[in-house]
Amino acid sequence: MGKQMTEMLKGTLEGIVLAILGGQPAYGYEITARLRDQGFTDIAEGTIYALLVRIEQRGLVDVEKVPSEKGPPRKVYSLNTLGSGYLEEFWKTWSFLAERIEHLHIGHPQEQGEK
Amino acid sequence: MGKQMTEMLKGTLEGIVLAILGGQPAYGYEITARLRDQGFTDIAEGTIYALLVRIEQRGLVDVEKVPSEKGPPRKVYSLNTLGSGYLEEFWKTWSFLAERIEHLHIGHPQEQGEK
DNA sequence: ACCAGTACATAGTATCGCTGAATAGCAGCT
DNA sequence: AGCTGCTATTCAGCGATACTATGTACTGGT
Repeated sequence: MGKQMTEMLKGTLEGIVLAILGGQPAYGYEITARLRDQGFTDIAEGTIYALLVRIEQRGLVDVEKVPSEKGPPRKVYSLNTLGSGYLEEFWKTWSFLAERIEHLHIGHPQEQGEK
Repeated sequence: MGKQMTEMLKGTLEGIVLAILGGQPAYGYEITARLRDQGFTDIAEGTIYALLVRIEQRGLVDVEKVPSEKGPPRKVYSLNTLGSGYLEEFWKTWSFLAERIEHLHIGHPQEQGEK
């Protein structure tokens, strides 16, 4: 992708990760891999780990260290009550924004240019 | 709104403004007012003006100074060819992201279940 | 003269995601 | 034992964006 995606991910990537953790606990490497599978091929590992540190410091997740058979111990993150509330607000914010943007999209379909 | 919205607007606000300009030319103050009408009550004027300066410097818009009866001359921005292409890419990026996020939303609404 | 409304501009701050590298454990191969 | 590759986490420095707060400039009403 490119710069547009990078900027657009600001604020939403956090929600995406929280939503994934809302489904089931996971650790950083796993989350990165899952995102890649879903098409986010350009998201750097470092980005996810930094994000996980942030949401941990804000108390949105609980952490448990689990030994791995193939490397250093995994830090397994799970969404706690505070995180669930935050995720709920994320969905509200997202819905608000998405609704208005879709409205703009339908309002003036930009299908006139050719590439 | 709050901090979530602030972060989420990064990257999307530019697309929103370009989409508005794609509908018809407009000037900064007007754009700000229209955004407020649409529910974006917390978007500061300074944010819009700074954004307009950026997209002008990138050559995405053409500018025309039009005298106003009630204040300093208006800077009317209109989307040019380059800007249209950029807007088109914005919609692609947005669609990609929105699709995946909606999938996450539908994927695990409130319950966590096994697949 | 004062103030509200219109209209634009900007310096300073905080946050976020990316780049690039370092650190560390384990397995298989030579 | 050393090398390579995969797993797994961490961190410093950078670029881009939106917000805060303020300032400038013009018009009309009181």
